[in-house]
Amino acid sequence: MVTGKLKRKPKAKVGKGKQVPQEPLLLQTVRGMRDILPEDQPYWNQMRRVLNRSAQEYGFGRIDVPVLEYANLFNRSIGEGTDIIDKEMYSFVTRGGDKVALRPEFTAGIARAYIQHGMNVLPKPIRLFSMGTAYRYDRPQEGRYREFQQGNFDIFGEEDPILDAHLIQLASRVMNSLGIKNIEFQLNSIGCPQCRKEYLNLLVSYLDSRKQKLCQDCRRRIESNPLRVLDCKEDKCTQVAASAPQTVNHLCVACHTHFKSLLEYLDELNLPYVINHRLVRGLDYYTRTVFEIWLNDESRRGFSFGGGGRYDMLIKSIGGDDTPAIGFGLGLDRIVTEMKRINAKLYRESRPRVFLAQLGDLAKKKSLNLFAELEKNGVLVAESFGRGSLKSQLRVADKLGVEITLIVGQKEALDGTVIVKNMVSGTQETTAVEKLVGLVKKLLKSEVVVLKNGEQSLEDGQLQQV
RNA sequence: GUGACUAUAGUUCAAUGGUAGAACAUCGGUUUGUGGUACCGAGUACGAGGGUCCGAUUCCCUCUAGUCACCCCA
Repeated sequence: MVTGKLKRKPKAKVGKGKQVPQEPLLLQTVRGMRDILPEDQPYWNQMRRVLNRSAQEYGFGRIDVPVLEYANLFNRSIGEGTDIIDKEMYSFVTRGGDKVALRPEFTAGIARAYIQHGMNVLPKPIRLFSMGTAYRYDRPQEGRYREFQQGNFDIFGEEDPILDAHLIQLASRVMNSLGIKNIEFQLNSIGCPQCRKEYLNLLVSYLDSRKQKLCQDCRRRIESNPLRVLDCKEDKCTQVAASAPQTVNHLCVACHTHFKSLLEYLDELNLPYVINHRLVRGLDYYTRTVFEIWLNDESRRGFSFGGGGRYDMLIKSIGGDDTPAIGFGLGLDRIVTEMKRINAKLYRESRPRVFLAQLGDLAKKKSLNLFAELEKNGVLVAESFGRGSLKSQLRVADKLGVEITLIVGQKEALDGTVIVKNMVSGTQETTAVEKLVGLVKKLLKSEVVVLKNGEQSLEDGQLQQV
C-alpha cells in the first residue's frame, strides 16, 4: 500500500573513479514509523518504570497480548462504522488465508484473553496492565504515528463507580509521577445504549431544526458525527451548541446515578476534572463513563495524553459472560514528548566513571582481561580499544566525563602494573594489577574524586536533572 | 481520506539558472607514552523520478517523506 523510496548509494568508487551501482537501499522509515534513538531512551525507561510501579501498587497484573489478532475481533468490539475500523486498520490476509489485523488498540485483545483463559473464575475485580505498540493507518503528524506505544489499564468484573474513580486516580498518579502535573480530566457519561440512542435522536432533531444557522462542516456533521457540532469553533455554531441538549440530562436513572456517584468520588479525591458534554469517544464499545486526560494549557487545548471509559457490554458482545469493565490507554509517545518539553526529572542512568586506555600490542591483549576483571567487580568501564594513541584515548575519556583513567602501556604490561590517573586533579599513581580493583573502588568513593562540573557524585537511582 | 506549507552534510542553517558554504558534531594532526582550551587539516549533502533549458540544487510536474489544519484519536 505504501511504496518505499529507493535511494541509490552509488558512491562506491573502484579504481579510477568508476562508480559501481549498488543494490538499491531503503534508507527511510516507512511512513508513520520512527526510530527511538539511544538519547531518548532514558525518558522511555523512566516512563516504563513509573508505569510498572504504579500498576503494581494498584494491583494490576501484567499481561501481554499479541500484536496480531483476527480482524473480526476488532470489527466486532470497536465497531464497524468507526474511523478506526473503516479507515485506519492495518488488516491483511495471511498466506494461510486468515483475515488478521495489527491491533489498533489494546482493549479488544485483552478482553479476548480474559474470556479465552477463563479469568472470570478469578476473584473480581480483575486488573490487567499492558504496554506495547499499536497501529493505525492515519495521517501522521507530531504526536500521531502509525506505530505508537500505548500503556493500558483495564478492570474487569465490577460495575461500581468507585472503580471508575479509582482508575482515574491511577491515571492521575501516573501522570504526576512522570512529572506532568498540568493536566485535567475531561469527563462525560454517554449512558447505556438505550439512553444514548434517545439522546442522539433529540440532538439530531434539535440540530436539524437549526441547520440554517450552522456552518458547512456542521451541516455535514449532523449526519456523520452530530456530537462534533457541539465542539465547532465557528461563532454561529457555538451559539447553537450553547442551548443544545446535553447527554447528562438525558441519562436513564441507573446511568444518572452511576455518573453522579462517580462525581462524588472524584470530588472526594480532589482531582481536577471538567465535565465535557461533547466528549464522545471513537469506539463503539464505550458505555456510561468516558474520560480523557488533557493538557491544561489554553494554547494547546484538547491535546490528549490518553483516555478511556467503561465498556460494560463488550465482554458479552464478543462471547463472554456479562461482565462490566472499565479501562484506559495512555499515549506513551505523547507523554515522552511532553516530558522532554517540560524537562522532566529523570533517574540517572548508570554510566562509567572509569576509562581504560591501552598502549602497545601487549597492553592491548591484557586490556580485555582487565576490563572483564573490573566489570565483574561491579565497576563500569568505558574504553576505546580501537584507538592507537594515548592522546586520543584520553580525549575520549575526558568527553565521557570519567573520573579515573587507567593506563596500561608496554612497560606496565610487562611489570603487571597499571597507572591510575585522577582526571580531576590530573595526578596519577602506579599500582599492581592485583590491587587495582580495590584501589579503584576506594577512589570512586573518596572525596578526592569529584565530578568535574562541580556536582556531587550521585549514586545510581538518585534524581538528577538531565 | 481532503487542503496548505516544507525537503540542502550526522544536526541547525546559508547561497546560487553554470553542480554548493558555515556552525556544531565526527575523525586526524600540532614530533616520538598523557585529556579539557587554542590552532591546522579531512570526510560527508542539494529526498526520488520526469520535464523546460545550451545548462537546474535553483523554474514546472509527479512521487515520497515531514509539519500544520480538517478528520480522528494515543
